[in-house]
Amino acid sequence: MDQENRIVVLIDMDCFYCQVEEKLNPELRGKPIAVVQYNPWKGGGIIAVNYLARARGVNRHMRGDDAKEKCPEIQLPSVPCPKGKADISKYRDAGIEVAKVLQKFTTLLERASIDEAYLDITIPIQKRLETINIHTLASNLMPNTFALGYDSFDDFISDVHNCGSDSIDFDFEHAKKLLVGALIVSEIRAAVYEETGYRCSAGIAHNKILAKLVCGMNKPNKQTVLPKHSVNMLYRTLPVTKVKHLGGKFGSHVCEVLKIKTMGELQSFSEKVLQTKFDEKNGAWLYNIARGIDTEPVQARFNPKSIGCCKNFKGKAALLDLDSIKKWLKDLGDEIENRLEKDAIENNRTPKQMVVSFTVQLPDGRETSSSKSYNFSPEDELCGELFTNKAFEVLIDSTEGCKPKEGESNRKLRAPIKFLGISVGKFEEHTENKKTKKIIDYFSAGSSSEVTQRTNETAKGKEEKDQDIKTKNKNSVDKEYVLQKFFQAQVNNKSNIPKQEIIESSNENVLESSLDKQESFFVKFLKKDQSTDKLGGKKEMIGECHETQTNKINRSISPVCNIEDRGDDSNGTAHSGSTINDEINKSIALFEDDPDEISRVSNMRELLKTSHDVNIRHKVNSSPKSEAPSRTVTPEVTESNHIETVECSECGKAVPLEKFIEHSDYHVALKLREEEREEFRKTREIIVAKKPNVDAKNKNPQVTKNEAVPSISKFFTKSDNTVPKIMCSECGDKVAKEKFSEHLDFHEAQKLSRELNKKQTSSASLNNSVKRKKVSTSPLKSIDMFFR
DNA sequence: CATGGTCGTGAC
DNA sequence: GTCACGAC
Repeated sequence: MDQENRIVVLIDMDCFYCQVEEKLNPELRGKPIAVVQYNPWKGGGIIAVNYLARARGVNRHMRGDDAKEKCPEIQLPSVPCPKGKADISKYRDAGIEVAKVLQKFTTLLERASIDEAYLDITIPIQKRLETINIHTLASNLMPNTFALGYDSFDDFISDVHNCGSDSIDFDFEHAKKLLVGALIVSEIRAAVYEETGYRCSAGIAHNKILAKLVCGMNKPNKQTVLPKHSVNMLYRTLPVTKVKHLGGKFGSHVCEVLKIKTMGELQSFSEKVLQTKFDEKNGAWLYNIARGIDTEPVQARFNPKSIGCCKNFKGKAALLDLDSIKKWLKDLGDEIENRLEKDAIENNRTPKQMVVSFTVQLPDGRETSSSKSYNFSPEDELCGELFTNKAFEVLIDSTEGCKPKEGESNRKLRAPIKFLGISVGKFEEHTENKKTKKIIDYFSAGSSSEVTQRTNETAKGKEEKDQDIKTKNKNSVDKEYVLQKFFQAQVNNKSNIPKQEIIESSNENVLESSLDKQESFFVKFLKKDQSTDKLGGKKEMIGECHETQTNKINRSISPVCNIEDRGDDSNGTAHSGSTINDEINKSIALFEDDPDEISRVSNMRELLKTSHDVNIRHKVNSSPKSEAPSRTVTPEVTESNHIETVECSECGKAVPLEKFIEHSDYHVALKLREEEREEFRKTREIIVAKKPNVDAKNKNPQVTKNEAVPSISKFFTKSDNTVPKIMCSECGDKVAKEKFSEHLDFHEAQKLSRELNKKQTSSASLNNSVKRKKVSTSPLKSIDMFFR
């Protein structure tokens, strides 16, 4: 792919943490707010500020108290801080929710942070260009869109329609793609808002650096296009330090050495000079980026490569005794463990390495950081005290000089620890033979032979596992599979049902999710006409549904997608009459959050509510993808231009056809869960007893009763913030009161799933007791060994 | 004491 | 494998 002719997008959520808080707590909407963490000292550190608060002069470098001073009516929701350490999982989950929407538009998506993602939409644009006439494109299809170097986006569209006759530098082919890109991005942002309720801004350019750069020039809830020929105009006044990678020491160094301030000035240095003054690589990079050239590809990565947590211990809070170190390593390790359990369920992977980092304050006052890695051995159980113990061991090993003296005061370190961190990485996917493949083998035994082929498995392990399968009763295998699938559906659909087919989804190289694998297995199973008691029953259920209700198939009308109207908050009039340079300078000023801009945002939500609808084109399902797995089990349905739903005989709910198998699994899972609950009653009591706060549960005596099968919609619809909520002591989420017992059920089921997952992923023999025995099989010293 | 907790990357 | 750096 020609790196210079890509269309790269950066999607950046507007003051994301604030939006998350506003979504969770409607009371906050329309008010100035800032999210703080660790509020005890000076009202806490501000880590996000919404635009109403920015308009009042609140910024991220203030403490909560300063913000109150500037803006007395400001609301300051704070990051949950259980056990003394900030927990940002709320926002992490929200970020995933958003990224899942983005992923529907292109698989070439790179999550850059909790609230940012790069998308390469070159291919989707190319496809769209084949089906549309660009002369039909007008700015009303792309509200809140700006083109750098143009007073209004209409002017840019005119240039495209007129082949840019007024500019020699005009790259017509590229501009066409930018225009279509702007259309697609506005559809993407509309989908994000529709499905999550979150607003975002976007930058659209031909590489990542520039997309990132221009994304910040019009915010919030706006998108900015950068035509190639506007790069020089932009650079003429753009401070070097605004460019990604140049915002730190290196950028300052460059400015100092070259005695320059702007990107334009950087253009006057030859590549050789730059390579001499800096190094070869950096010099070349500077030379190119000064000309708007950046070849770094958008990498297809959804999941983080590492999972870590850390904490500072500033000043007097520095850790001095081994007990406190042990405590904090345990807390950090526990959090890692929890996040890893979730990660294993969602992403089917396990880390192979742990890194323990810390900084100590030397006697001379300086601080030094160190980190040590440990590679997990296959015997290590990634739970409980493994992290704590291993991290402690590693840390003690690395602080030899700080070890306690033999004899007296042996619980004190010589040097205070100012920072502690544990992170895990080098993930490996769980091999299929551990779960899915085993089950496939089991159910398809005697037919297709290639599935039994295993390449990377020891003979011993294979025998052991085959033995497991044979000795296990079928029910339990079914349960594990269905439950697992159920949870995956829970995770994938947590708070959004796709209400529409997404236009031009460029999923020709769809990443294979584990859910997909399982579905394909399931279809395979159904096709085989095999009847075991449980799954056979399920098959009948589906068949019955189709037979008796085919005539009830609904065809939903094409839904319309609400896009923000270009009201007073839009481009056009606000900047009309300004020169191009004024426009650019104004844009640059927006990096500092222009208050004039912000003040117009105050009524944004209200205005958006009343905005008019804009039709979004829908995917015409004529692609080769029409033979999706679900299609093969529903041959009676032939038309495919619309979203088809069937009414489930179990719950009476209209379910999108493509989701129906998943939906059926859900019913089976519900039933199985009832059985599991009985089977694991004892275990659950142990687990629940461990939890400190059971107040919320006591308010709901109905925890273990689940007579009526709930509608699928209760699990999958967005949470409605207007209903009364209860704070769940398990996860800290606020849950609608009427759904609370279901929610608790979910936790119980999730625990069971985790146990099952552990049984499968650990090499230990299967044990019918769920009780997790934390007998470390590795030659790992207990922490206590370090004390006398 | 005072953005802090997370991430990714590249040099060595 | 460690470390500093950059960014959010």
